[in-house]
Amino acid sequence: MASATSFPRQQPLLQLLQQTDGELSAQELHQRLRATRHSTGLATVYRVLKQLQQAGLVRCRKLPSGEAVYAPVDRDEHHLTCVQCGLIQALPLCRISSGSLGLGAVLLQGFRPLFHTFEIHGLCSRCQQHEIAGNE
Amino acid sequence: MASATSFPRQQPLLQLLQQTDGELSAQELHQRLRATRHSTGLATVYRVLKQLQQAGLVRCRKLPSGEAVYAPVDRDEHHLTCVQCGLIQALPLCRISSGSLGLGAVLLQGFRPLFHTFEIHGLCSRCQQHEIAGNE
DNA sequence: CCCAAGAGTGAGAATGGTTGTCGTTCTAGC
DNA sequence: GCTAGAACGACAACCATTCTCACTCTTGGG
Repeated sequence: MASATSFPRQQPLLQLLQQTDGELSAQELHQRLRATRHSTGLATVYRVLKQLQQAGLVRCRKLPSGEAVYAPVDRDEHHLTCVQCGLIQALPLCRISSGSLGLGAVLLQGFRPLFHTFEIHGLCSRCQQHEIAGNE
Repeated sequence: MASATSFPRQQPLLQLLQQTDGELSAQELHQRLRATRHSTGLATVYRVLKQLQQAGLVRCRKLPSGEAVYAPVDRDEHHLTCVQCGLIQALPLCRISSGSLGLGAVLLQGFRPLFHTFEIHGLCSRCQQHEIAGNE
């Protein structure tokens, strides 16, 4: 029978994420695994990412472009995203814990949190300047 | 020349969002506008949504399914999302202000925030039960 | 050792939200 | 009315993701 250890693709993929600075999309993971001896089909990359996410090992967020990027859960990094040009800046110093938000068991109602995403959307300084220039 | 008021589609779309409880996807907005006298092409719905977002009037977030949903910026609602079944519960009581997170001008570095998204991903109570049942 | 059953996998097709294209319509200024 | 430029709509194109299905690999029993 298939036990919890019968997913031989999980380990290499997780390691790759841990070794990489920043977030990787499924497509990028697929490309990079290809270059190693752990080459994996794209469908399986998506399958394994879902498993890892449900296991609470990997976090995921959607870029405005529509693609999803993944990182280990313990990396608690958030971002500024420009709604005009799509520029993304990291907010490395910002840490939120579910506890600090006053989210007690009452509010969560049986929901077991695995990870959170926090993103600020706005205009980067460059786009603000263009905006001013455009209006004059 | 085109002034700021030369976007006659903005007003009906914004009103529709304000009148609606919850978030609407671009496709839903397109459908609903169709039923009114403000029928609008799908491409224009997307164009106007981008304008409203850049103007700081509308917020946007991506569902795990990949579709984007929109709401007025002043509606500061956040969500619990189940990574297994996709169930979404609102967290109506949770309010975050950029100020309360200690995000001063230093961290923002010229970035002008328009809105933020905060989502908690995890397992809903039903999927937790299924998980336990499945492992035995 | 061989066989059968079930899970895992990969290649490619299918899906579907979003964006791009391009000809048409509308508006403002003359 | 006429023209230029912006806005618009229908439809095609795009692309990340999911689905399908045949194949392989592992495991356990005979």
